[in-house]
Amino acid sequence: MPRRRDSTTTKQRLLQAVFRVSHREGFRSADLQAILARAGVTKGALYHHFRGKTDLGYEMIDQVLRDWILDRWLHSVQKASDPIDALIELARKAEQEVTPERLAVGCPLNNLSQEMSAVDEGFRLRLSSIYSDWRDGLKVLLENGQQRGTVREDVDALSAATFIVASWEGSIGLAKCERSTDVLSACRQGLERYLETLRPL
Amino acid sequence: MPRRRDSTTTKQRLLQAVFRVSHREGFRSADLQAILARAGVTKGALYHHFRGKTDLGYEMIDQVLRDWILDRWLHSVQKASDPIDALIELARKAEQEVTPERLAVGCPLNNLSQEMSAVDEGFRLRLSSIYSDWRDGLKVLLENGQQRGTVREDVDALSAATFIVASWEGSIGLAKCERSTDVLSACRQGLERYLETLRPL
DNA sequence: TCTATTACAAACCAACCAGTATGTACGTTA
DNA sequence: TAACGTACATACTGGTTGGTTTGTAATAGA
Repeated sequence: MPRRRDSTTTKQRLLQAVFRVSHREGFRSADLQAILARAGVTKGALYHHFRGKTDLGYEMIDQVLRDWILDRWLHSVQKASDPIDALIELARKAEQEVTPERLAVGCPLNNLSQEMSAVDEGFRLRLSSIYSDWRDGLKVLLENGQQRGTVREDVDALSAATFIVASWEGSIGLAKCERSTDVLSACRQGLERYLETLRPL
Repeated sequence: MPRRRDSTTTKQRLLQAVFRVSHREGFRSADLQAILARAGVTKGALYHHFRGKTDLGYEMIDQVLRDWILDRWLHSVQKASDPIDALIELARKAEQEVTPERLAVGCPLNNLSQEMSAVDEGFRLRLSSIYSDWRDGLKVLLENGQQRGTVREDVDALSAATFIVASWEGSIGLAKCERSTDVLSACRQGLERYLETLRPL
């Protein structure tokens, strides 16, 4: 039975709100008023639980964005026996499920990185940590494939993982600006072509 | 002989200033005071030549950013007989010439796209136009290669060009956040691996 | 049940910032 | 050289925004 005042859910509401608003508007342009309205709480509640807007952003990255990314783009393929098949399948599903809305707002990790990483070291370190874990997870995935014979032995797993992440994010970013599913499709095909080069002969 | 008051150079100074400041800070966070200080002019001069900050941003894209991108990443390879060799060479040079400073600020086109394209249609259209011209230029380059036999006949030139642009920007963006030349190097290797698949057998 | 502490609510504030209004010096032209 | 238009310079303003302060209701512990 939820209490009328529950600090846990209040914090969660605020974290979800700052995630959604800054996904659209960017973090610095995300108005506190809009975040509070979305969360359905007042400024007093925010400053009770967080030091300020920046602190709210930090915790959002660690507690919301991180899972949003890794659940979507890593955990869903992490137990696949053939990494290449799994990644191709993931990319196809992602392309099919994209809506005009999602296309226009892009990837929250990429958005935040481009906006904040040159301007606030706290943001950069937290975002970089997500990228690192993502890349590292893909690296392990590819290494498992190498052991099982589904990935070529002579490829550097971390290097390949890095390129996959980079081109993935670049694709979403380009499709966002061009607002075109054709661009997204072309990029997915390009990624597939690359992934095929990682298969054993 | 430069006149003491030269509207042309004043406009150019303002356009260069907003380009540089917003390259670091982002456009919306770029303080007009900082732009004016960098340009060495006052607010009166700005509002004499431009309707406002947004208008200044628009003209900057069309008159500064466009050339900055296309000169760097398209025109320098446009007359190559072997597009694949040329692109590989370009990527290697770009990697060698990168400084910590440049790494940290990233690509001005990518930065602006991620920041503005979901929030201001005027920006999005202008930025999208640059991407289109870039992609289209690479498409023509690849088609020329196909005619000369340096690029496979069965690849879709526009699709390949799109993936090249996307992964290029994604690489710079990822390296920016991770602040790592190793990431940049890994991405360049990945792009080379992809480009090699475009060669005839 | 009394009390202390947590969890908010709401009014307030100071700083910032794009944009404007007004004033002035320069330069061109007749 | 007089006069008029262009090219600025400077002081000001209105709105927005992150942050603070003060007050109050709910909850937990003794």
